[in-house]
Amino acid sequence: MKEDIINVVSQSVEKIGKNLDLTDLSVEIEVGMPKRKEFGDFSVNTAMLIANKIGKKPREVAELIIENLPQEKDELFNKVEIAGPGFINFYVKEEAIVNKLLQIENAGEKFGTSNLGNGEKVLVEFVSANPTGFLHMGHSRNAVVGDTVARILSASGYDVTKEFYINDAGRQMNLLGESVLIRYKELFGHSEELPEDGYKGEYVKDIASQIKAEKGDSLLQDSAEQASTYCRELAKGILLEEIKKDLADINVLFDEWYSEVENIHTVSAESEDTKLSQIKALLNSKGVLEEREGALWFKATEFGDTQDWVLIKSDGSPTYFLADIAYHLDKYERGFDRIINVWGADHHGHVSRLKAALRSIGLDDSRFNVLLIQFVRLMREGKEVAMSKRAGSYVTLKEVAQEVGADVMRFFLLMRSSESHLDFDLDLAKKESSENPVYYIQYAYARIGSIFRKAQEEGITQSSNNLALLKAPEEIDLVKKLLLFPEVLEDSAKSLAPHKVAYYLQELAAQFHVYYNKCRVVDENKDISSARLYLITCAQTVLGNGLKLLGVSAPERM
RNA sequence: GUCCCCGUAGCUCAGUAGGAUAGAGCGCAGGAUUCCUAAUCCUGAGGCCAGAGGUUCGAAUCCUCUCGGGGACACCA
Repeated sequence: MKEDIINVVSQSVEKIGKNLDLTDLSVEIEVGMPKRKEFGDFSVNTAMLIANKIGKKPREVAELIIENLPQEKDELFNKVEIAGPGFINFYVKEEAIVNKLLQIENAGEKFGTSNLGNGEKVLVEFVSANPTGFLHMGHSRNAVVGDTVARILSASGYDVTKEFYINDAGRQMNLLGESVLIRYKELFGHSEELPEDGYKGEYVKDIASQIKAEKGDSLLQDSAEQASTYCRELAKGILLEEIKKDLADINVLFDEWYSEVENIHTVSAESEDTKLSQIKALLNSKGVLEEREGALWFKATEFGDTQDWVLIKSDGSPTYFLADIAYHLDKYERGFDRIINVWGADHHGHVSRLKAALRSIGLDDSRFNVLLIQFVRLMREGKEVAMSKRAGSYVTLKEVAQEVGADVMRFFLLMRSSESHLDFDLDLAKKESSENPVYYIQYAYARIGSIFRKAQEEGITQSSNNLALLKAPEEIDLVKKLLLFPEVLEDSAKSLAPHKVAYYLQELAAQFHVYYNKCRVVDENKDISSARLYLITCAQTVLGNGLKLLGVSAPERM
């Protein structure tokens, strides 16, 4: 629809330019959709933008533009008029709008998709929790947003890979191993205090019990290091499986599980050096390292960051930042055109240092984007659900998913802009009523299914032969809303903002419900009925496509 | 102290590469069903877009400052 407006207006402007002998009249035609019906279906502010160049008042320029519109305007518009300071408002013919339904029907599941990404390879890395415990609510927002961004980019013509970076190296993992070992020893009556920042959750005891069941007391004979390593590796395997399962239960699936230990800290087949020592050498060759106080520093300040950072600690062990640089170099080397990381907002300070590091080794950091996700507060009965990570008592992803279901879980985590804090209202999430926006949308989809079943009983089938009969304001509004979907999807892809799709679906569902209450689809007049069935087929297609993008199911009946 | 996010209706939030009289859901007060699912719809009340300056034809949106809420500023991850 908008393309039609752009098309006729630019033709007009071009003609004016020619007539007045103005060469640089080129201007981007911005098509707006007025909020108020009196201002028509579409409006254009072009006259105000080029008034200066022409040397006339905006309203006079608008007059000129209208005079020079091409002939086809008569087929498209009921009227075109000037308003306000110089807007041109277009009132589109109902028939021209309704005929666009054919595009939706033809495209079907593809309606809304685009080639915005032009096949570019994108890596979306998200969740990337270290496997030392279960995923909690914070992870769940990261998971759902990351997954949905990936779906939206796929639908927009990008070649997307979803990756989970398994943070399985370093101190945290060793602590996990030690914690499990202590619980294991407890089972044999050896009492020992957990370290200060050890893992206190019940699952640590469960894993210890499992080891006892499998290995008996044999670990007690091993050296502390051997035993702890065994515990660590076993716990890692178990927890990773739990993480995968929890994510799969909310429809989050990954293409790659990238282990830090295996890929960054281990010598690979094609090289005799680890990626970790390679990156160190590379940074060194760029002259961006410096030894100070027994540690090795990256001079990030030379690349615009506010401070320098340690890469190798004075005890000789690498920081995770060094591994992170190696990991991100690897992302570039794997040939991704765009690299998107989804991080919790508490990591925002790491963005500038990683970008600095990428620049220091000659990589284009504009291809690297970090999506920062703000925190989730779980609310029950109007109060925040207390979480204490220290005591090991936090609400897990699994608990909430089981309580409210995957559909509600996903939608609630998607319905706010990622950069806003999100209150997750458990009471609302469990309500099976109109208050719950998930059901509101799904109900619209199911209602359409119900109409089809009725139509089948009556022996009426849809047809595009009588679309001109669709002229009630409610149905025109519905069509217009449907036609907006590709634009919403594109906008959402450009801004990496899934909530825009969620909002759109609520508006679309609302428009459908209005229509349903106003216009009877299965009616005596078979011609109208067939046209209306055609319309609601399109509505169901768009609702379905949108829900699929969000990873939410679309039920045939409720 | 430096940096990031936020401040819009009673509540939760959209709207921010500047557009016309600022939106939705919930909550509140009323109303609609002999007919495709009332998990729906309709009507109404409710606003100094935190505040103050600035930029211009035009600002919730851009710039500066102030105030308030959250977060980050490790030889942790």
